Amino acid sequence: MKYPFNCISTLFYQHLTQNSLKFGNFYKRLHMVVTRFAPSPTGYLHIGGLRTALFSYLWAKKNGGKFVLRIEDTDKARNSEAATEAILKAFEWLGLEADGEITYQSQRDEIYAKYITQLLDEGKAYKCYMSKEELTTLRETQMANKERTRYDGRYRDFEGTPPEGIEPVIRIKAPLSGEIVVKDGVKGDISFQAEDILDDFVIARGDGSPTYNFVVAVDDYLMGINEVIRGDDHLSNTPKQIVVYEALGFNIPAFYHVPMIHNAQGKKLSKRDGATDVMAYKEMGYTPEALLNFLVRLGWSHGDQEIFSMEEMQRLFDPKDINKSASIYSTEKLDWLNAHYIKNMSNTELTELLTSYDIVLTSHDKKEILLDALKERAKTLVQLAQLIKEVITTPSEYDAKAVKKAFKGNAIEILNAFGAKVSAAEELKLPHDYHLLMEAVVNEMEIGFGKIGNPLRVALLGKMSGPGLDAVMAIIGKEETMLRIANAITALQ
RNA sequence: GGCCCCGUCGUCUAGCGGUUAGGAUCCAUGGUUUUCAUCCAUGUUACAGGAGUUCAAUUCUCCUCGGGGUCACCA
Repeated sequence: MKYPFNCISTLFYQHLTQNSLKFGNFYKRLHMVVTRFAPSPTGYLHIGGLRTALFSYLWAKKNGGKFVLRIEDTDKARNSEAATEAILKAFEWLGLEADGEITYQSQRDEIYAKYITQLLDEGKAYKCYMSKEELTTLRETQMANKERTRYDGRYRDFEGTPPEGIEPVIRIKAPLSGEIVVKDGVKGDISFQAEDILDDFVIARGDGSPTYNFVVAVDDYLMGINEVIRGDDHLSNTPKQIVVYEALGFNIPAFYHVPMIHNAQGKKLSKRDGATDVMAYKEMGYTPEALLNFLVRLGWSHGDQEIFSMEEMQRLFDPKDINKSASIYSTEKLDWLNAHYIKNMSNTELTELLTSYDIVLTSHDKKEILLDALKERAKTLVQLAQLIKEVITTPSEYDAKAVKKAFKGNAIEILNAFGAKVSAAEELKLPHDYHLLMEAVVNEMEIGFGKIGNPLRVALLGKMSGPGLDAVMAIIGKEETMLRIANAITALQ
């Protein structure tokens, strides 16, 4: 036997679908997609949470709907305001903006109380006076008998005098048999047998505070959320929530349970795995574009496409294309993506971003040449900042291996010749100007480019690798170029 | 253990009965470059296993194996 509410909601949905041709606008308004992200503020924003948030955000945007944020702060002992702020800050960094006011569950006690009273009045929930000790005993007995641990319903139809000194919990009357089908947009229809998984679970604790599976259902309904995208660790909670929806006569939303992200050991990604704090990626020099692009491709795909702008994500994302299997968290591709975005970013934007990494180029007259020369060489903004420092700082030491390789034969003589040309030149601005000087030396001394390039590189940068020398010299200017050449000749002669 | 989900290159994935099983990343090699990086080219590597269904299975069904999730007065 199918659980009746599913049938009703399905029929209702079909009815709407059929009439949508005639009443397009009416239908559209009724079906405005509302998604949500509902973290509990127990720590920073997690990479896995961010991905489901991103999916929810994209799906809402694609449909011209709303993406709302709800803070699930009902566990007073574990929550902190700092955590809420950290989550909000991460969203801000990434440019993911929630629609409307943020809902805090801690401020909604009277709403939950109202619905709990309603269920009590309707006989759909009841007070249970079982003590914690009794519960433990019951579980131990069940385990000893190799039975499933479950509440035995002893207060379900209780009418006598309740025991003294017990603050009762409120339990909901869950169906004891039958089938509950979760219609999941990612995994398909999943059916559970009530006797396998259900018992009269607690919806309000002894102190009157409501529990998770109850408030989730109440809030999702009250907030108008009709498309729930969340981690598939919630899949087994869903039947319980359906019980609440049905007891309250609420519409059941569409569910999309997204597979977990696993660590290298194949386990659910947790805070112990390191680098799961979204803001740590900012510290490490990743751009929001790269992180978001990386995450959207973890468990979701659109053909062979790898690069997605925010606009493309919003246009192309569809939860039906979410993968069914878990993916392992490996950041190899993130580096590539980040390099790609840095390479293709405007110098203005880079200048702005670099201020977070102690590089202020705003008034640097050669910042265009500098960034053009360096931005295709960095995987992260931290690296880019480091590369910039290496170019604009006069080298204080010379790499021994590089010296050995570069300063052979008449290297000093060549450097001297080049230094003289720089000194004598009047107009030196562009890389090309310096390039002509190098060319002149090469031609006059009848040597290969490497003969001048290697020692000059060591003189200018202190090592064998780096950007084009003509660009380096244009960036640091004539005086600094001559200084570095003279320094090297003195030190290495 | 019960229940539920999942199983294509190392990793992210395409595939939706007939493909030399594709792309990306990583790695390797070559080219370009005064060097390194970028860029370009080439290459190595995958359908967990076994039965069925079918003219034909990576694709459908079942079983086995493997992995994961979840079983609270936590969310």
